[in-house]
Amino acid sequence: MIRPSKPRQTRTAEVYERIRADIFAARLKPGQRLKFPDLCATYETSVGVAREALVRLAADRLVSVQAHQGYTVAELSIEQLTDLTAARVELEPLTFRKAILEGDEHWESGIVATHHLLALREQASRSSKERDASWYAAHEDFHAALLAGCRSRRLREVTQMLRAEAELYRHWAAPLGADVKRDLAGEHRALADAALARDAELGPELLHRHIACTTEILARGISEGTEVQA
Amino acid sequence: MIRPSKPRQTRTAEVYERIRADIFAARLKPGQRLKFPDLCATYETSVGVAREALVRLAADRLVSVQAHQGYTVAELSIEQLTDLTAARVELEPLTFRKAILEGDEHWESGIVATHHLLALREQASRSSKERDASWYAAHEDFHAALLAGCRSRRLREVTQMLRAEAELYRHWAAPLGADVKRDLAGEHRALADAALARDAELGPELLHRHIACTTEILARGISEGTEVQA
DNA sequence: TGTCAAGAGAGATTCGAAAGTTGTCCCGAA
DNA sequence: TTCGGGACAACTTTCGAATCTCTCTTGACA
Repeated sequence: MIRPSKPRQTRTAEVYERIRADIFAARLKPGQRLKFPDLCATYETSVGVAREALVRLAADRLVSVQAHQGYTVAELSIEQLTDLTAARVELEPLTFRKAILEGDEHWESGIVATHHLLALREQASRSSKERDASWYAAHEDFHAALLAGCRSRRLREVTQMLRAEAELYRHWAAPLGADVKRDLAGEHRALADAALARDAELGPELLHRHIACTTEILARGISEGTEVQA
Repeated sequence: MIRPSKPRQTRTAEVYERIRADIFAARLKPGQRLKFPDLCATYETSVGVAREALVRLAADRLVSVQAHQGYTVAELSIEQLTDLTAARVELEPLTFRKAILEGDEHWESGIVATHHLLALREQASRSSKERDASWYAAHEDFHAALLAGCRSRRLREVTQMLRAEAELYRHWAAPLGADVKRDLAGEHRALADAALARDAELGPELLHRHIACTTEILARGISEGTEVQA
């Protein structure tokens, strides 16, 4: 081992991951311009690499691009959230339903495991304002585990891609939204129970409501607190 | 107007379009390696531009990439086709159903128009072996028109993305598949009729069968004629 | 005062070569 | 003959400067 660097992945992949993480962690704000001089300085890389990373992020719809005018972090808007939700309330329950029908024991164990972790995080943070990075991670892992049983890789990927996009809204709107009396922990438990009980009717239905309800709260949060911009 | 070139879009976009077209037109074959020296010569561009185009195509899953080993045109396999179909038979009827419920008059007129063109092409080419580029274009336009009524942009885009991927299989397997006695023109007419009749039950059901049937024929074609490789 | 054109500056895009990585082929030893 | 090591060659990845486009400002003219 003469080489101290990791030749496994490329520099582009690393920068892609870092920018992506920075977007989710709100270190890069919605609508913010991503100028190459800045990016190169921040991530210690060259224009070409930064460019390629942004192209990939644009494919994920996490950044938007306009020819000759550069890249910006994706804007948040109620229209976009509504459109995104319209797609998710159809797709995600559908994928979940297939997971319930097709999932194996390994899938079940994944649900049990991730739900356990999520439950712990939920006890730690009573209100949405107390949620930290570990809660978000556990939440995503749990939802990913629910869908993991679906055999069609593409269906999973497409569904996950839309989830990731929605994640942005969750991060930005959660601290704003009025904390309605919602039993989020209960909803998650119900989802896990339905999955383990292989209830292909109830599970998707619960997930549909779960998504729609979350969206409604987020939308309210966004329209109330438009001071999202820094 | 001093400039003879078109500064509207970037060179990357142009190369992306050309490579994409070449893949669909079978000038680039499944599994074929895409080496930068060759690409630069063929498309008269630099490495950076070619690279960026390939990154975008990889996001579309039209080419696959492995770090430090370059890019290749997406491989065709029955497993992939099966997975793709599993996703499409769920997604496409779903989007179609929403289109039927939400589509306006403009949507209807698009269906009538594209179906007319497709019908003309179908008269011209009796068997699948006679289909030319214009048939494929008309076929895609018609199916796109069916889905265009769905209000959720994302649902449309995701569905279209999977369609585009499946398109590759259609191009490669169609000349191979035994031409079973299938009334393709009739199926298309039935789809158009169901859409115009706003039958939200029949339409999606027909589309489901349409996709499943096509896949079955394609799969047979691929497994029979494995001499696809040049 | 309002409109329009030219110029300057900021920044996006493109290029071609340098640097790094992978796979291959050849040679020697067991 | 087979296996392991090492150098070569081809290619991918990365870089930073050169080129080009857009936007904003300035100033002239109606």
